[in-house]
Amino acid sequence: MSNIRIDVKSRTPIFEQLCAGIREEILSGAMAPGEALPSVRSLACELAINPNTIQKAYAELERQKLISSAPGRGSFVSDDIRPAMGAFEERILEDLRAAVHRARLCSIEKKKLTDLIDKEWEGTKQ
Amino acid sequence: MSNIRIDVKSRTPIFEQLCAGIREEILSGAMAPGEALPSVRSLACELAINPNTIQKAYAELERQKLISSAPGRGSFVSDDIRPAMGAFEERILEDLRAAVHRARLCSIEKKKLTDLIDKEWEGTKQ
DNA sequence: TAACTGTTCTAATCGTGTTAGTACAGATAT
DNA sequence: ATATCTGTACTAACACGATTAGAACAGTTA
Repeated sequence: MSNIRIDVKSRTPIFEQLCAGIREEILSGAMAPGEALPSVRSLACELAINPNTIQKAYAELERQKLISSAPGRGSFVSDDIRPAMGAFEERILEDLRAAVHRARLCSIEKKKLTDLIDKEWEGTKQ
Repeated sequence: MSNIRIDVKSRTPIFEQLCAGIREEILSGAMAPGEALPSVRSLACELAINPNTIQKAYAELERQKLISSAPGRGSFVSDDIRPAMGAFEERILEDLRAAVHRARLCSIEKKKLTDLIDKEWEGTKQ
């Protein structure tokens, strides 16, 4: 959980970096369903970021049904993250759409795209 | 050239939308190498945007070697756009990398990725 | 009760994209 | 030469959103 890297100088807002980082932890299984997230205040202290920014990220993750929060209890990874998974696959489709669109502009062959995926896939095998 | 759509309410800056639009015109061949771009002032008038914003976009495109500008003469599509092409292919690779990375998080099969590319490719055939 | 939790709110600050206006220098047609 | 176009540079002001700061409220738990 605490291996999330925040770049305060980045153009992407801190709360979005937080969302992406935590989302990755959850989807990758590094955080199990039901597991407790650090409290808003403690994570804010750990990352040297304002609690409001953490709160904003948590609220967004809750909207995406990746976590659930309750006053007094804390925030926890959702028991069922499949709905969030589905939305995430949509993001992947958008990535591929963008790549195909750009490839058409450069008149790149389709085979080159699938070859690149092959190569990237092998290169990231654990 | 003038079929570039600018969304002033978008989160992405206007000058980036301009860059993307003009880049697309050039890479797709809609604008030929050597062809003149509209002047900073005329395009600003046509799109109802401040000339400084157009200038910022042109400066960025020149940095990417997609166009070249000279005071008094105007701005023109570069004679040789292959260097810019190369950089653009890098962007495609990044898109695919992101997709592969996200797919791994969801434990999506590689075949599903290539299938999606197949489908998207067919769907965008002119 | 005390100490934790999330949540909400306002005000101030800061960065950056955008606008507005002006000015300068090079090119070109008249 | 003059007029008019071109790109370029600069400052000041404005707008918007992200972030911070601080306070307050409500629910949970030991």
